[in-house]
Amino acid sequence: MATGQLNLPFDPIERAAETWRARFGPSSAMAAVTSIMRAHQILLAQLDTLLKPYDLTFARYEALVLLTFSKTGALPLSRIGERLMVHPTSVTNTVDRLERAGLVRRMRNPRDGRGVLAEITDGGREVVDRATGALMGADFAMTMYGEAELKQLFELLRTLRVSAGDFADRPSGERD
Amino acid sequence: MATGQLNLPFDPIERAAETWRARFGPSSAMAAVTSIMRAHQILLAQLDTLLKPYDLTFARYEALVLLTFSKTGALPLSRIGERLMVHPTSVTNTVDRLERAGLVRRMRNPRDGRGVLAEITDGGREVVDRATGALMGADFAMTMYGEAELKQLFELLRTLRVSAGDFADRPSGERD
DNA sequence: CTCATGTCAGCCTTACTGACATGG
DNA sequence: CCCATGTCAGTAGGGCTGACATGA
Repeated sequence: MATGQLNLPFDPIERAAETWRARFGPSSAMAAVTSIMRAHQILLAQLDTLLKPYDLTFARYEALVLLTFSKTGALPLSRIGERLMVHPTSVTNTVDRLERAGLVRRMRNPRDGRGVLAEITDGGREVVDRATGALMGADFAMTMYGEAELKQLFELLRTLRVSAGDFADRPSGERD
Repeated sequence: MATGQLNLPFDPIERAAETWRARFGPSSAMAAVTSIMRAHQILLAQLDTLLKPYDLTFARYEALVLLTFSKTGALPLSRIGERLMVHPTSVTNTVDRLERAGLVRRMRNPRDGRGVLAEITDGGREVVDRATGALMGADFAMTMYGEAELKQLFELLRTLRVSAGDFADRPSGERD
């Protein structure tokens, strides 16, 4: 991985933020955004490496897990896109690849002739179990964090997701 | 943007985490990772929308800003890749596009015949100034956060970047 | 000679637009 | 009829590998 292990003698984002502040003004937002971008890049690379032995990407893994979470092991593609927050054409693509790998199969939706169901196969269940073991063994590449920090990260980013309109926030009285 | 404004009646990541915990066990790491993935997706879409009028992507904008930060407005491609933490071939690609748009120009490195410098043009400086204005006006799509939260986010993600080997952490006595 | 720099071809993945067929 | 679902073609982006030419 070429973008890994840079070992610079300084934090490139911190340095950029310092220059930014001197030149343009407040830089906290810029530093936070850039950090999220880099964190994403790091995590995606590590997760995809963990999943490579199973011929899965993180996106395909997520779709597979979602199917195991449903009662019948099958969901309409529209619902998969909604839950995973991805574009319809991306769902088609993801399911195509999972189907070619024999991990899911397409079925007509008996309750809606327009719809297509993706159903996880026995092979798919087996692969997702092993892949989950690998990810959990590596703590999702988040071993450097304690439980409190993980929760803090989730809560902080939840604010962003709510603002983007991902879901309707419940009044705090209704949470937990 | 199809992945925006889902307006689900619940938090899809929270729901996945609950199911996950019941099925597999601890899910904080999974929830945090998924949140980072989604945050990245949201921010990238919003930033690219903000930058579209200038025919820039966030990656190209970052490269351009980096050049304005250097004394002479020029940097070796190797250095750009290092600071932006991107693959050499990605730097070639980014500079290609910026050059085609007339925002930078390639020059031989007078101090190293192997090297190539990317130098920002006057047009490039003008575009980056306007783009920066647009981004700052939108607070880098982070308007939902206060200063303290932005700093908290940066510090939390710094831990991840240090663990990934991005840079050598300084002892806390040397910081600030 | 080895090593560093950068480019190229080619590949994979995500995401999007627009058009389309099918069915509610 | 209008709308929803899904597919397809085509486009653009980033990122990667492997091979290569050039020069320190």
